[in-house]
Amino acid sequence: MVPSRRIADVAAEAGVSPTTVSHALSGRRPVAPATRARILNAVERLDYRPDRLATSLRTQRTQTLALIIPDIANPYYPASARALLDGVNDAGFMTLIANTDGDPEGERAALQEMVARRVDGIVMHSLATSTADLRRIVGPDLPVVVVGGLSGLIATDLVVTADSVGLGEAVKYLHGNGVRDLGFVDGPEGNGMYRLVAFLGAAHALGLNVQDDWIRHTPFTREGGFAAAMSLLHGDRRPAAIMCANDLIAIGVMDAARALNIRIPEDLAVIGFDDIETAALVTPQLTTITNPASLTGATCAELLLERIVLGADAPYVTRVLPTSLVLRESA
Amino acid sequence: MVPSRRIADVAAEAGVSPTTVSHALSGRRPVAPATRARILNAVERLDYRPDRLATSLRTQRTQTLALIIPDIANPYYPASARALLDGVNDAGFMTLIANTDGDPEGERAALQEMVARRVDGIVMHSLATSTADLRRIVGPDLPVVVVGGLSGLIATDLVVTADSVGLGEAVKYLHGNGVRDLGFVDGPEGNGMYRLVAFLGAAHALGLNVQDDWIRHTPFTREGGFAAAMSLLHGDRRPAAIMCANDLIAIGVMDAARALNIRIPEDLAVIGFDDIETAALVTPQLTTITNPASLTGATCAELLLERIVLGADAPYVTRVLPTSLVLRESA
DNA sequence: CTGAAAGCGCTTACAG
DNA sequence: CTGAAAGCGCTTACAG
Repeated sequence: MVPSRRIADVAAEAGVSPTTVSHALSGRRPVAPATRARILNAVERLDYRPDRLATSLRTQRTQTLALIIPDIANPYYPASARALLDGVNDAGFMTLIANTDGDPEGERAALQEMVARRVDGIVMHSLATSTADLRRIVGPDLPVVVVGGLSGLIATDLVVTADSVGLGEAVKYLHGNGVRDLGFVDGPEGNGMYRLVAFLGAAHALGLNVQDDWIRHTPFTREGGFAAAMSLLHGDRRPAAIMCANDLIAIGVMDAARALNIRIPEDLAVIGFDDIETAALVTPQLTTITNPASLTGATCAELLLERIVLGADAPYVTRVLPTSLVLRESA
Repeated sequence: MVPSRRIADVAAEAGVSPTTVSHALSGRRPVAPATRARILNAVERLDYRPDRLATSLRTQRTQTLALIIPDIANPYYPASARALLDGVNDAGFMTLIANTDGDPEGERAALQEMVARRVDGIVMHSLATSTADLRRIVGPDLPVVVVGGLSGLIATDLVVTADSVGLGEAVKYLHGNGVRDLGFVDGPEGNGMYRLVAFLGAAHALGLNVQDDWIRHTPFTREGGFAAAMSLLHGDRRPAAIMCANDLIAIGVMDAARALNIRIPEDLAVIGFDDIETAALVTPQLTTITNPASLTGATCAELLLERIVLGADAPYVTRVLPTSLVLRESA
């Protein structure tokens, strides 16, 4: 089989200059209909497809985006990723995905690599990098949408979920059920802790009792939730309800309760966060707070495409997405 | 802030030629220690990072891979994707992800786009493209690993799961439980149907009864499984067990059984395929067949990296991955 | 041990 | 309506 064709081959075949082939294909300059037809014909015959690498180097646009997330295997992210990919697909963008495991070094490395690859924009689910550090790495002009981060000055477009709304609803609901003693299993230390802070605010406002050792930090996994709850629930006094920074942790907490013969929700109420598909499928079904994954991805796509058009000088945009309590069986 | 630096800036700053900077950074030619130190220093001072686009155009290698899958939001794929990304990360590869929804046109478009972007290799979970068509699109030399496809002549490296082994175990297990009437809810028509075929072979070998209208095709989703089962189970005679082409479908089948007040497993046994995380969390817990997602991704990474080193002339490799029955509560 | 020059495959001022 | 030439930012023969 033939090697892949260059624009010069097409030009020769059609008896015109590369310049004219380029214009015929891009439509950026009028080309005589007859010439145009000859060119299209040659393109067809040679099965020519422009080398996007060369185009990118010349135009300084790669039509490539970066999605930097902690872990694609965490069920929250695929839904968000899918919506992002769909949202930018029509505009001709493809997306490079990097996993960081929420590690600051991993986030930094991913950002640097994406910059070196000259992506046109970045969506980052940031856990450990401040926007100041981020801008130091990527420079002032690269379009960036940060999801969920709020540390430091705003220097990017932002998509945040109103976690405190759903969390507040949940705390109020528990309070209404007579719960007074409340624990929280958060993600790993240094992950922003917005959910913990929002939880504490709501609990404090209602005068609820949150003992220091009822607050735990653990990886965002089922195993993490299990381990945290095993140790939390072994204390001499234990809370009547545990809220969790995500559903995976909450499912692990329920595992622990089962292992300790603690009934849910009678002896212990458990509330998650995210409302992943699994939440409705576990037993007891998990009461949780919706985190609109798909909407988040779609909103990122929108913001990024707008920013690419608008340029770096337009004011930063923040979009706040709703969360709310979904009552099921675990609380 | 300063614009991003070029190799010429570093050369000027260090008082050498771009040639020497390039060699100092790549190590492909010895550079005098003192010169080298000056260069590294200049790189540091200017925060220089080579433009990978230019490097790629020159070297004709992008250090970029393509992952083409039906749907990243389908819970089977993220685990596989993660293992792939991890497997190639150390070798300096990043990965572009494209979703096709199993659509032939989508698969074709994704392949073409990846070729135009000059990826160094492709992993494709193919449902609708023959390897002949695939080679026609990508050419004979591009490293490609196909997962799960076996249609037509082999013209790529292949990762297949031994579906028939797990499926055979499952059929034998049901047979041993006295089941004689058996149905199968497959994925959409034209998706290869390997699982259906393997199922039919095993059922036939044991003399089991599989009525034509107990075989259904439906999207690989919970909703698909629900719809298929609602219609299947409304027939005047229904099977004692339904096996499914994936867990999502099986969960939908269980939804339908619940909706129709059919007890699982007493009145209807249900067996899935994949063993996604959710399978162990639903009620009743889903008996299913493991599909080693992570191992698949890791194997793809291995094969692709090897192929990139070996070149197109080395013989194609096929790796067969194990599957097996996981007994839980639904059968 | 180091450098000048060509070239990867495009696009886009500039010119006619 | 069309083309010759420069240049995007690198790497790599070739030469000394």
